[in-house]
Amino acid sequence: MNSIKNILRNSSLRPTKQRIMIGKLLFNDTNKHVTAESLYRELKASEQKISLATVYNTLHDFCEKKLLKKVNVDAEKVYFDTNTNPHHHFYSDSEKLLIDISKDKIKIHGLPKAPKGKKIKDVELIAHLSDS
Amino acid sequence: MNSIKNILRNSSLRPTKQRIMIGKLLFNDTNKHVTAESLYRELKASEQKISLATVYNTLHDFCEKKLLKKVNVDAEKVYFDTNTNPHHHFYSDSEKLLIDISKDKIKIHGLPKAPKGKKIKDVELIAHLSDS
DNA sequence: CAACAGATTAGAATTATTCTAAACTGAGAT
DNA sequence: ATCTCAGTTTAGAATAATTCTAATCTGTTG
Repeated sequence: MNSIKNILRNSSLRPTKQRIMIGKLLFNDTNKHVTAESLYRELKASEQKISLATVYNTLHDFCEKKLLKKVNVDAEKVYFDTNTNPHHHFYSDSEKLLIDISKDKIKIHGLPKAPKGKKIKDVELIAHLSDS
Repeated sequence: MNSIKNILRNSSLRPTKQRIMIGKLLFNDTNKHVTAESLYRELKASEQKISLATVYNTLHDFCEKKLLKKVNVDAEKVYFDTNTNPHHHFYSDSEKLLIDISKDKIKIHGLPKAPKGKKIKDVELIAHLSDS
C-alpha cells in the first residue's frame, strides 16, 4: 500500500490517487498481463472512478519508467506485463492469453549481428499455441 | 505474369484482375514486407484502380493460403511477409522496418513444452533494434 | 496555503481494420 | 458465345483501440 507510493516516487512519478489504484492492481500481483481495457474494467468493478485516458496515460508512464513491459502479440491490442525481467511468452491466439516463459531457460544461438549503426535492444520470442 | 495466375489457381483462388495486380507486386519481388496501406499506395501509384477493402481481403486470402505470413511487431499495424519459410526478424522500431533473419541460422534451446492440450504452432522471434 | 507544473478528464479525433449490401465478374454448363 | 451464380469487389459506414484536446483539478514546493 505504502510501497506503491514508494515505487512511484522512485520512478519520479507523482503518486496520484489513480496511479496508486492502478499500481495496487498491477504490482500486488505477480506476472499480470493486462490490456488498457481489461484494467479499466477491473477498476470500474472496484467502484473506483477513473477515465480510460488515464489508464492509457498511466500504462505508458509505467512503461517509460520500466515498471511494465509492452508486449505486441496480437494486432488487435497491446498487452502490458508486470514482469519486466527479460523473458518470453507463450501466446494462445484462440484464448488471447499470454503465459510467461522465464528467459534463463532459453538459449538463442546464431543471432546475426545488428545492421550497421544499430544494436539489438531486446529479443522477443513468442511461441504461438494452438489446440493439439 | 502467367505464373501469378498459376499461383492463384494452385491455391484455389480465382485469378481476378485485382488479385493478379497484387500478386505481381508481391511475388515478383522476394522477401517483401508490406502493410495493407503501403500496398494500397503502391497500387494507386501504378494507375490501377482498386479499393482498400480488396487489398485487405486479398492479403487475408493470401495468408490463409500460406502465400503470405502475417507479422505482428508493432501494435499500430500488421505486416505481411512474402517469405513464408520459417524465419525471424529484426525490427527497427524507429524506422518501422522489418528485416528477415533466416531460421536455419538460429537455434533455440530450452523452450518448455506447451501447456496441456496445446501445441506450439509457430515460434516467432523479433530482435528489436535501436540506434547504437 | 499559494502557485504552478504535472495529472486527470470527457469527449472528440484519428487510425487501422472489418463489415455491409449492392454491383460485378470468372468459369462451368448449355 | 451466352447464361448463371457463387465468389469478388466496392464505397462507404461501422467498429475498436488508441491518442489528442483543452478545460479542470491536485500534489508538491516554497
